[in-house]
Amino acid sequence: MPSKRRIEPRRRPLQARSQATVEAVLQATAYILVRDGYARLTTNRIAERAGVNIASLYQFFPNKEAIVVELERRHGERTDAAMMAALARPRGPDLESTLRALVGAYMAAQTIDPALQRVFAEEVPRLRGRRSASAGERCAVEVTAFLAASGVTSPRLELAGWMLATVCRSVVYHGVLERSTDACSGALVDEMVAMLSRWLRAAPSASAA
Amino acid sequence: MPSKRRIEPRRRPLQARSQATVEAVLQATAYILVRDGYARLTTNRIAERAGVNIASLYQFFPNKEAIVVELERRHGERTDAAMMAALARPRGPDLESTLRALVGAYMAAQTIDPALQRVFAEEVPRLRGRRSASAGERCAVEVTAFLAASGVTSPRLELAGWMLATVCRSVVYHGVLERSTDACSGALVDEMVAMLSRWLRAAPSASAA
DNA sequence: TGACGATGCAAGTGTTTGCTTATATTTTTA
DNA sequence: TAAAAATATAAGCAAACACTTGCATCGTCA
Repeated sequence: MPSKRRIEPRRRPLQARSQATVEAVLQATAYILVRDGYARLTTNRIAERAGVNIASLYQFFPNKEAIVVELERRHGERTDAAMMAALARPRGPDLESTLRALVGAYMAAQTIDPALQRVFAEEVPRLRGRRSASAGERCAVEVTAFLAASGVTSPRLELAGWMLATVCRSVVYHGVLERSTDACSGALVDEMVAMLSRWLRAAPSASAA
Repeated sequence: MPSKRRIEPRRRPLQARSQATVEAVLQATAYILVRDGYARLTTNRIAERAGVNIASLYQFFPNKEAIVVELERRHGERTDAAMMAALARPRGPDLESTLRALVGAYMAAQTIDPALQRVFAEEVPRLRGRRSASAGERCAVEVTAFLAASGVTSPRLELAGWMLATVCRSVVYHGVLERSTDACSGALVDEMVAMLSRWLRAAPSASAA
């Protein structure tokens, strides 16, 4: 039963020919995932769409799962880079500027390929256990540290940090897919920053009432 | 190819015997979904786990999809009822009480069967197009109306309403699964209410800066 | 009680799918 | 340039899968 063990390629593409094959396979996989969903993704269809023979595909990927894992890895690389770039831009030292940079970073990452992102988030079963900590989670930790350093203290600071990351990720994710107008116009980011800064301005956890 | 068309049972369970069969099938489906995930859900395994013959299963469900749809329908009924009950409890007329009731309603719904809820949200492919509008979305609309009636006005009121619903759903959903301690202690609800009420207290959309 | 519809079941069927084998062709290397 | 390594491909295998057939048994009601 445990036939799906390895993820490493059984052969590394050395020549340009085989590199083109690998690229074609990954591109075809993304195409089918976005258009038809994970349930309709088969290795035979991938090979057909990519214009390569099914056996060639299995020269470079040990099994179907490995193809999706590699595609997800590359997608993660791109979104991480987008987040880092957005966070690296110069900005003011105040809370609101920091929050705007944070939300903007999530937005930049989410805007790269929303359709593919949606497939990974909603359809593709969890592969290889949980996914590695993404840039989003890492920078939420950073922002929590920033909050603490800003004099914002609370017994629930850690919970507030988790909520901050969750709200950013969820709202931006759904916003790009369901409220594209607001996402493009900047209204979504503005409203997010307004909400988060009002929440965190005083202290993140004076609690209710 | 379009073999998966009907959802209605091909025969209605009339005797107690067959009703027990249907219940066993649904219960087994939930069990397998939670334990092994949608990818490992097969009709043969359902029948085996339910202790009924595979042909008996197909007497009352036209196909595999119909079983999952029915299970999801029942789960939706339960969560909707939990939300409605939570919202029907008497409460103060102010914004914070309203928000607390709203967040509490999402929490009540999410607490019913978080594991099954997670499977439906993350693993089960979208069945029969989009899901019917849940109680969550309906009551977010209500709350938006409440905001408007409370004198809170904004050109972005509709966006704020969408954000309100999205934040509630996402944070409660992930919170129950990943922060069960905070969810049980009430800290999660408190922090949510603090965030939302500070955001909405003045006006939902003075925007940032 | 007996006839008939409702239900249960053993044993399949045809198809899809992930993946392999055996062989041919191209590119690199010595 | 010839051997060796890398890459491509046609054809197909075994397993898993959703679903069916044909018949036996049970429950109900005349």
